Amino acid sequence: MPELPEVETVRRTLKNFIIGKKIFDIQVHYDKIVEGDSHQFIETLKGQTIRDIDRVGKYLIFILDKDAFISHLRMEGKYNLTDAFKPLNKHEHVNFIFSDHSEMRYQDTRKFGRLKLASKDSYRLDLPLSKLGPEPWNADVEQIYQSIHKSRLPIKTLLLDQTILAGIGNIYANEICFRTKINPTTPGNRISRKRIAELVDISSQILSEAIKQGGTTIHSFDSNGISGLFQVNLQVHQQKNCPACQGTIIKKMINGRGSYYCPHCQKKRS
DNA sequence: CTTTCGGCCTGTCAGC
DNA sequence: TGCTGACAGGCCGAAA
Repeated sequence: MPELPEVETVRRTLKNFIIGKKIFDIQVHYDKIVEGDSHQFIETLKGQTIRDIDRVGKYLIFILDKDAFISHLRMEGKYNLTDAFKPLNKHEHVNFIFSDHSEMRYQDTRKFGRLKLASKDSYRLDLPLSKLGPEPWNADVEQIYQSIHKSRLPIKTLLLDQTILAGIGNIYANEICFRTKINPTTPGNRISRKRIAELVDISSQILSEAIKQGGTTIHSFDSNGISGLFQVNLQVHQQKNCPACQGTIIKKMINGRGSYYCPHCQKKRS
């Protein structure tokens, strides 16, 4: 699934194609993708024109004339842009039909993603966006330190906590720990202010570099029009040898998520 | 309160 | 070859 840089790439790509398009109709083929009443979702949005697309953390927000809707891609959600002649594939669950006969289809193999109506005026203040922490480049280090230093959870798990910092997913959490040479299992309460400052800084750097490159692709993700453009430079995630010391990279489950690190370069001491 | 765990879904891959 | 179980970029809610 997309993490912040991939969602940002989708946002930018989508904007080029659908701003100004009017929703003629919406077909929902798998009800649970839409939170709340899908009929109401359809009727509310029908006839409105897409004016903008915003992003907060890993959420996309489509802004229309009067309303907005939030989209979370979770693990495998993506948007396909197509014309009406192309038959629906089995994983395209929600089809936005525009008045110019082009279509934007929400595809999601695992059906984890969600669409939800939102208030155009207050979506940032409403759930679920209201509980997100800052994105790394907006973060106040002292505040992040306060959240992290009172927890005994592994730092890698804390990096995945969207209420502390928004936008980091499993891949980037691994990469951030590697770049800061922090062992991902280190409890939050054993990390100094200085190290937290480094973590926040490296997080900003890695995410913004990835945005520049157009996101990271591992297997199923591609955003229309620019698929295949990206070359990933993952240093530890799903890697075999450490690029720094050539030692073997360890894979270990940390709170249920696959975690990769170099035991030599990422010592417990920090 | 904090933390862990199972559920949500389908596909793929390793191992038997 | 076919089957089974583990795992995959995430999040939520129930239970501990």
